[in-house]
Amino acid sequence: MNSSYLLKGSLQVIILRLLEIHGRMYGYEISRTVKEMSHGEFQITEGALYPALHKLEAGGLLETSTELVDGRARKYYSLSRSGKNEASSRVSDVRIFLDSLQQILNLKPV
Amino acid sequence: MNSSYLLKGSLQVIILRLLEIHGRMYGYEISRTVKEMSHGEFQITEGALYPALHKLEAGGLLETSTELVDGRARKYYSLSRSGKNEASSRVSDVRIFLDSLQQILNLKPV
DNA sequence: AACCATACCTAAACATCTTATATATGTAAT
DNA sequence: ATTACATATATAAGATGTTTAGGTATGGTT
Repeated sequence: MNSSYLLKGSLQVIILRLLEIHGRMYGYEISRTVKEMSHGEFQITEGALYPALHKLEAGGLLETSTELVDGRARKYYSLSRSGKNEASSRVSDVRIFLDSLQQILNLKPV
Repeated sequence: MNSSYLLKGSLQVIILRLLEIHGRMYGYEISRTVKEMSHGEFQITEGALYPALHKLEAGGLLETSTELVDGRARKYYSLSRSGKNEASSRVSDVRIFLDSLQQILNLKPV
């Protein structure tokens, strides 16, 4: 069983949170960052990442600007105004969820 | 946006962990327990719960026994031998995942 | 009789992921 | 030169796991 199946539903929040902190990131950078932060445990697949970014952008939460860096095109994403609100809202939701989940995981035998 | 979408992928682990602790539970009891433990924040829908239980059973991780209690049929689930191994394995996976996710969520602004 | 809690179940629609494939540039090794 | 790998983006088919909405049935309360 691949641990990455756990990413389901949390990828958007991860993106929103990273942009909340870093201000501006491009797709490849996001996937590298998550991999490094998880010590290589989690690799966001491209097939999940790019559609997620596009959906967030289509929903008006992200804004983009494309730049040419060292001969390669980069598409930078940043939070829109509504994206900033949504980010803090969803991060709160995840925290509540994680608290409950960890409470279950940390249950002591009866 | 409903917070319950976050349950994706973690429902099976929740079930396995609860059974690991309680030994024996029936579906309705599992949904009540999660709701109480989350202070009403998370309601596992029946349309997610029962298919998840059936899949775990079909995979040989759960065993069942049906009992009639107060005139109503209850289907009790418990971990099989392989279910116990799988439970501890998946719980470890989730902990690793949660560590990474919380590390991202708890990032301090730069 | 109506309503709610208990207790199980399933199917259609939807969202999100994996896997596979595609395109293109820069750099390092053979 | 050409192979290989990292960088960088994108899409499509298929699998998976939800939500939503419905169904059946019993027991207790109003």
